[in-house]
Amino acid sequence: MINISFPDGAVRPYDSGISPMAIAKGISEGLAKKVIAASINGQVKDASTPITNDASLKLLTWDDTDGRNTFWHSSAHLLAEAVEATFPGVKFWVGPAVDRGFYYDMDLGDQTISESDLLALEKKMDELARKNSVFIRKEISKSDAVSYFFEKGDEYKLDLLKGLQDGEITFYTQGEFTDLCRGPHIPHTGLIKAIKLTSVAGAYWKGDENNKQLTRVYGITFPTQKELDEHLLMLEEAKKRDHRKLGKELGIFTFDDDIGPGLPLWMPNGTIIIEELENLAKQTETAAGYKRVVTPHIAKESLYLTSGHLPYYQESMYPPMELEGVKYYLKAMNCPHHHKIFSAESRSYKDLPLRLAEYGTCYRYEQSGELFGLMRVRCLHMNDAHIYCSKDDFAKEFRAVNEMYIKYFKIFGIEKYVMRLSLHDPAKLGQKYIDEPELWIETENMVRKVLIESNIPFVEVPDEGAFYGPKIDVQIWSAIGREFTLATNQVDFAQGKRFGLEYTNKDNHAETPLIIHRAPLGTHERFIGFLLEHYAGKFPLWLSPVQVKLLPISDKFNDYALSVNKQLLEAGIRSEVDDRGEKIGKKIRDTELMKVPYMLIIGEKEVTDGTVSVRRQGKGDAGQCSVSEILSTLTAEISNRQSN
RNA sequence: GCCGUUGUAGCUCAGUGGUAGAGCACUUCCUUGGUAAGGAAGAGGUCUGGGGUUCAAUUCCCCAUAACGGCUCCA
Repeated sequence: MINISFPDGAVRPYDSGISPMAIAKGISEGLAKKVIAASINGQVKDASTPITNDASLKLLTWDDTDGRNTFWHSSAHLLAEAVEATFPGVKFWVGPAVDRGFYYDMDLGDQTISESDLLALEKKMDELARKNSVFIRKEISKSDAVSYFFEKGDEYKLDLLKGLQDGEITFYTQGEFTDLCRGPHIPHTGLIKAIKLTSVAGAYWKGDENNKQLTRVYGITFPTQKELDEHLLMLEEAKKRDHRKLGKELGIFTFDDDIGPGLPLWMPNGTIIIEELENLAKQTETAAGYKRVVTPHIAKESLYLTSGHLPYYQESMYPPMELEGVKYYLKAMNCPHHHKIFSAESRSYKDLPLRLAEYGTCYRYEQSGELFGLMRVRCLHMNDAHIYCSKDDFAKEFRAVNEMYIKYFKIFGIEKYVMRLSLHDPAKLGQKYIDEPELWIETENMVRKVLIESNIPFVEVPDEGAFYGPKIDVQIWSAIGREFTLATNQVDFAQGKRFGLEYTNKDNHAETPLIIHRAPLGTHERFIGFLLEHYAGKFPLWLSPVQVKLLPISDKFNDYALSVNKQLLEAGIRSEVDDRGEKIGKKIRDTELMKVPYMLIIGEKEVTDGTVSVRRQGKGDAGQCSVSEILSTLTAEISNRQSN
């Protein structure tokens, strides 16, 4: 007999060799039907695994992340089975579960799968699933495994086998399909009730762009059709929030073939948002002791040789223009320009920390395939600043910057983000990273300490640092689930030296300052793209391009509406009159769709009483009030930068 | 940059080997209407660009370009 302990703390005796599935059946048939896999002593295993020692057991169902991942991984095998039946001779690489679903990478030789084939594959998968094929696990010797795939002519699996030891190799077979796989898998294919193949794409073998490109088919599956329908509905909803769609509908930005890819045109409504964000930044930075500067969009090659950017990042810069034998580059970053402002005057420790801020315009030649709405562009406006400080001041300055981040995130109600401490990889010193091993360790420790002391949750990732130092990136997700760095806060112990930046310390010696690069609001492009999705286009009043729309019931009341409008405009409120010859229902509908926060309706009653009728976007009629009342409501809400 | 898909009116999209259509938006007129779409008329397109096949190409083929879905990249 062995003792099995359950998540609720219960411990029960069972015969040695019993499987989690058998245990589930002992509890209830209903549970057994739902069991996908089992976590035995914290390890995810097949539900059929015999347990021979005392163990802790958690039966995994669709409701567990590990359960879902197993379900999707098995679905990838089912996809492979369907593909093999449809495209003979196909060779498979790997087919893991991902955040939402799964994929399988394959080499189809001369054949291609197009999106129109996906429906047929779905049908085939469905047909195979309904056979309730059991996933059979088999331990196999390395030599047998090699000869199996050698005969099949599958060099990809042979490559996988190279990295595996005898004794740890297992095959899984369901129906006609056998795969090299460590598992675990769901009990049988019949659990997969709803299947959707979402897309087909190219993917480099082993993620290396020098390797052959394989075909990747993405899909998602569910235990019930209802859940698939809900998932598809959710995707539809996400699409409505997509900043590319909203940006067009709300007149925020546009792209034009004659301007160029990745070069957004900011329309009047978008420009208002830009200006409001800049006002916020200026106000916040001035209060925090920053000084504003302005620098040109281009600079000579020599500047980027000094900074060290050119050898590292030339490919990401627009090619130079040559004038009188001198090469000029469009700036891809503002830091070298700011360093030159630092060095333009002699500096004393009394001048530090010196904080230079600029909403700098940068141009980056991003790869064409990477451009993505406003989130990844080639012309960007960075909420940039560089803080030059002594080592002693570093922690205080770095903490103040982090506090500014948090303050901003509170204003915008940003809750879903991850702070990522990006470190260097010692193996890449001198290539990807400045070759200063001790300084790396020292500054990384300084940053980590600040984060811990400020109680900011963060994750550490190796090999993500800037070439001049470690950084903190704030990661966010777009409506369609793509991850982006929204903002960044970087330490730089290299450029000060490269630019020969110096200040005179108390002992009358020259010292090189540490530099903090920071951009809490990221770039206008990415930040506004993010805000569009974050607010689903319903900006808070202070950011709304149009804050108030006056809606006269008929043109008889246009004059009164215009006079109210004048008062609002004079109070600095962005207000417009809808004087079209439309009915009030139509005017309200159009204004609602444009997501204008306040509608003021004006008819006979209002003109007589000298009032307006207030309607808040999405909330309906809020009753009558006087013009002075609504004025003070609006101005208060705007100046507080109140969120909705 | 690579693989795949797509490109028709300002927007969303039908459609066809014989030079094009809907809804919304726009203009004008009628309607003067009280909290999410009143009615009528009109204007608007080198069917992304360039080549090819064909008596004839928006439609079929090739190239370019842009967007989209991924991969790779991301100071």
